[in-house]
Amino acid sequence: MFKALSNPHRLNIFMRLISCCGAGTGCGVDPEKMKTCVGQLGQDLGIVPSTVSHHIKELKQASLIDIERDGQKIFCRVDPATLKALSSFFVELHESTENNSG
Amino acid sequence: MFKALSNPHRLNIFMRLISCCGAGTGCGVDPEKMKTCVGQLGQDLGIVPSTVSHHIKELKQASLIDIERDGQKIFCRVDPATLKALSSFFVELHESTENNSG
DNA sequence: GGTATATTTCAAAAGGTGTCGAATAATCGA
DNA sequence: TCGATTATTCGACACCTTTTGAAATATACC
Repeated sequence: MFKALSNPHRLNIFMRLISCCGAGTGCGVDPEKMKTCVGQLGQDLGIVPSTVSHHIKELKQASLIDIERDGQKIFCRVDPATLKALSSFFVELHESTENNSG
Repeated sequence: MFKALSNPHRLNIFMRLISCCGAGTGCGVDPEKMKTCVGQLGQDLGIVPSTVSHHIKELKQASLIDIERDGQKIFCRVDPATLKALSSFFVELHESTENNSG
């Protein structure tokens, strides 16, 4: 997961997916604002579709996002379970050190 | 930060520092258990000191750890502020998606 | 079936990363 | 000061990543 988030473009994609649609909710939630996903992400980031596709695959392999086809387009969404796991992971790490210091 | 944690050895070092000593507390907290830090880490991980040194530097540059010399040895410790920031980051991300989904 | 749109796969170039060994620096004890 | 211990810097090499364009695949519409 950290490896997947270590790339600026991928982190950008991840953050964008979080702000444009809730976890577990497809990116097409608001068709007016964000119609495409892979294609639109590429335009926003200034990289060609093949590169976006590669990054999407990496994020998917890390379970950070899910993808789903709807017609010609591929819609991406944040994987809520993974985000929750990441949150818990750092919260527990933080709490475990709070107990020791001081 | 994610880049720093994306390497298995560095993540290992980070986790080890968290479990062997609290955030903000030097690794020498329990001298019986963990006397050295850079050297011992290298033995545990099966990599030579120069490689450990390289990883330590990366973690330090990412503000994930602090280092401090005590005599011949370099003691490492988790940076509590950064850990807290990471924790908050994911908690907020998680909460922001909770509001939208469902 | 044919064409247009959206995305993926593939091969290749460019640059970055992880690793080590040898050399160097810092510290301690005698 | 000398030698031992500990850690860092440097140079080199192998491997991995990022990126792209071209070709291939999937879908929609006619």
